[in-house]
Amino acid sequence: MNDSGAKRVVALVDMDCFYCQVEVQHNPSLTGKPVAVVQYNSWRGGGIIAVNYEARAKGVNRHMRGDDAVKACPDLNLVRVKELHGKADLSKYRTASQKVFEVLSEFSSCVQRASIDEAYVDLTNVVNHHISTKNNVITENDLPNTFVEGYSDDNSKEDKSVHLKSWLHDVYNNELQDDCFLRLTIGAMMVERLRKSIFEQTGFRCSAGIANNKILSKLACGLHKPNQQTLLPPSSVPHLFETIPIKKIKNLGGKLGERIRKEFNCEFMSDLAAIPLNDLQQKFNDKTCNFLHQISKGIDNEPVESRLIPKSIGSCKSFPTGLKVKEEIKQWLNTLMNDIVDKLKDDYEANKRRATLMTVSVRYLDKKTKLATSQCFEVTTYNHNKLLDTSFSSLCTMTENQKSLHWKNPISFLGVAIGRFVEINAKSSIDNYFNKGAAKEVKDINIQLTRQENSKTCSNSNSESDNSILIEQQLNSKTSAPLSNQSLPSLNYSDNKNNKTCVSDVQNLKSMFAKIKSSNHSFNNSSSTLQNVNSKKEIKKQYKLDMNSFFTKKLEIISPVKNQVNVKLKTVDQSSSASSVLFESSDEISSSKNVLNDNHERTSQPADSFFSRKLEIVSPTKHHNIDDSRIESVPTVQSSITEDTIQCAPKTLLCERCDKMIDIDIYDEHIDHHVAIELNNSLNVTNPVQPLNNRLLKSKPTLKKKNERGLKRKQNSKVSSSNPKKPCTSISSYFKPLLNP
DNA sequence: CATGCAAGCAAA
DNA sequence: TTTGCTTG
Repeated sequence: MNDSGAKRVVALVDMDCFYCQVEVQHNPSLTGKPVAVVQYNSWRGGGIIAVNYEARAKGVNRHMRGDDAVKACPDLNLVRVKELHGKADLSKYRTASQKVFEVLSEFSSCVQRASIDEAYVDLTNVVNHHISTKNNVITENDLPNTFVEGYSDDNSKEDKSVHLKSWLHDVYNNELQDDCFLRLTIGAMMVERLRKSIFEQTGFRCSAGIANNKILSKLACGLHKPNQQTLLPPSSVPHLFETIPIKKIKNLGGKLGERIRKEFNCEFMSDLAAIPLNDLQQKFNDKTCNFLHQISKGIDNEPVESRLIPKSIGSCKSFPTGLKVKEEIKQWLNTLMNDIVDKLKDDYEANKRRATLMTVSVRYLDKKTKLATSQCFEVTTYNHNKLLDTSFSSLCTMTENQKSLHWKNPISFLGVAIGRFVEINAKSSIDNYFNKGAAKEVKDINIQLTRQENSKTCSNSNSESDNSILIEQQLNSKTSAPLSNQSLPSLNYSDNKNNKTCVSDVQNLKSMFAKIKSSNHSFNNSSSTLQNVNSKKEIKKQYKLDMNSFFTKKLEIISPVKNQVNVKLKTVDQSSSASSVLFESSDEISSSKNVLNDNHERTSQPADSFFSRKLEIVSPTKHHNIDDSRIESVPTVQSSITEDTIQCAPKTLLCERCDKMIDIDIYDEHIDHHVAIELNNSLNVTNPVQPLNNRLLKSKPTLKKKNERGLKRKQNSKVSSSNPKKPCTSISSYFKPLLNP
C-alpha cells in the first residue's frame, strides 16, 4: 500500500502528561493543581520526568531539577516516583498504560505501542467498513474537539466552528479529493469516540493526531494539546511544512536533522522539500535520501505494526560519579537483575512468552571510552542467580580488569536488557521448548536440574522431599530425530495425585551423580571465565569436548537409548511447570533466605559494612534484600583467582571453596573434587546462558534467521509476532554447580 | 560529580 | 552481533 492510492487513516494517541495524570488519579486532592513527577530527589530535588499543564503554565519544564521547579512554581506539587531495587519504579504507569491500550484495542485490531503513553492506531479498515455500512454524513457536532490543520488556524471557538464548517464543505464538495477527506473525517470522529472512551474507562485524557501516515499523525497530534485532536489533511501539508522545523519531524530530531540543516542550510520542512533529489543523493545514502524525499512531501509508508507489548525488557542505571569497587558493581548488577526478573515474571504471566536473549551493557566514566559496550547471551532460564552470574562474568570479560578489586575504569553506566521473545503456549510447554532447541543443535547437551519447592503440596513433608526435582537431560547426535516428550525414553517418577517425589528417587539421582563425580574429567566451573580470555577459551573448548564424550558414556547408564535421554522426577502441572522451570525462583530465594537467616553472624555482622548498609536503603523488600553474604552465595561470580593470589603467588591459586592455596598444576583436579561433592550434595545444576560470541558451534537456525530478518526489513513487512521462532539452542559450554554454602 | 531510564531500529 | 541513533 502506498500513499498515492487508497490512503490509510492513521491516528497517534498521546496521553497528556501521563505520569502526572496517573499521580493525580491516585491522589485526587492534586486535581487542578500544578504537579510534576520526579525521580530520585536527593540531588537538587530529583529529575523531573513529567509536568502537568498547570505547572507548565508557571514555567516548570522537564529539563529542570526538582529544586529549580519549586523555585519557579512555589506551590508545585512534586510527586516522587516510588523506588524499588534502588531504581525508580515505573510499574504504576505501565499498568495504567496497559488499560489505555486495551481501550484502543476495542477500536482497531491494529494498535502499535509507541511508548508507555503513545500508540498508533490504524483505522483504515474500520473507516472503510464504516463508509460501506453506515451513514456518512458528519457534522461539526461529531467533531467537538477536532482541529483541522489548514482550516482552523485559531483556537477561538467561533473561529473553530466556522473552520469546521469550511472543512466539512470541502469534505463533501471537493471532488478532487476522492474520498480521502471523508475517510480522514470519519477517522477523526472515531478518534473523538475513542478518546472519550479512554476517559470514561480509565479517567485519563489524551491528545491525538489523525492523518494518512504515522509521521503526519504524530506531527498533527502535537499541534493542539492537551485533550484535543488534530486532523491533518494531506492538502494542508505543504503550507504547514513552511513553518515546521526539520527537527520536529520524527527521526529528524537528532544528528541527521542537524546534518541536513547544516549541509543544505535549511530550517523548515518546506526547505527540505525544495532540495532536488540529486543533491540529497550527494550527501546521503539511498535509504536516507528516499526517506527524506518522501517525508518532505508528507509521504511515509511505515506500517502500523500490531503490537501492544514491548519487544524487550531492560533495566539500567547510570552512575555519574563512577563505580570502582568490584563488590559495588556486583551489587548493582544484582539489583538490576532483581528488577528484570520481577518484570519478566509479570511479563510471563501477562504475555505467555519467554525471552531468549540477554544483553549486558557497560559504559565507563573516562571519556575516551564513552561508548557503551555490550555483549549478548542466549537465555534459557529466568533464574536470578544464574543470570546474574553470567552477566557479571560478561562484565568482567568486557572490562578485562576482573582480577583487581578495583576496576581500572570506573563504570558510569550498567544496563541489562532481555528480549527476543518466543511464545509459550499451552501445547508448547517449557519442556518442549527445551526439546526443540536441543533438536536443532548438533552434539549439544542440555542439562537442567531444578529443585522446585511446592508450598502447597510440600507443607507436611520433610525437607528432603520438599524439594521436588525436575531433571531434564537431552543429548542429541546428528542423526537423532527431533525430540518430543512422547518419543523420549523417559523415566517418570512422578506421582500426579500427590505431586510428590519419593526420597528413594532422589537417592537414585544422587547415586547417578556420584558416578559423575567419580569421573576424572575436568570440571571447570565458570570461575574459569574470570581468568584471562585466552586461557578461558582454551579451557572451555577443552571442557566442552570432555563433557560431550563424558555424557555420551554416562548416559548409557541412565538410558538404553544413546541419543535421547529425558529423566524426569515429579510431574508438575503444565502451567506451574513452565513458570517454575523458567524462574527456578522459589527455591533460589528460599535458599538465599536460609543463608541469611541461618547465619546470624553473617546477617548481623555486616551491619557496619558499606554494602549491607547500602542495601538496606536500596532494597527494603525482603526477598530482594541481598547483603554481601548473598553475593557470596552466588556461584560463579567469584573468581578463583583473586588479586592477591595473582600478585603474590602466581603458581598457586586460592580455592575459594575451601580457602586453601592450591598448586596450579593440580588446581583443576582440586576443583573437580569440589564440584563432584557439590553436585552430589546440591543436585542443582544448570547451564543458564552462554555468550553467543563464544559459542563453539554456530547453529544453522541462527544464520537462517538472520537472512530472513534482512529480507523482512527490506520488504518492510510485519515483524515480531510472525517471526519464525528461533528455538532455544542451549549449549553447555561449561558446567555450573550451584553452591549452597 | 548530574537528566535518567526505557525501548526500538538499523547501520556497521 | 555490536554500536549508534532516536524518541519519549
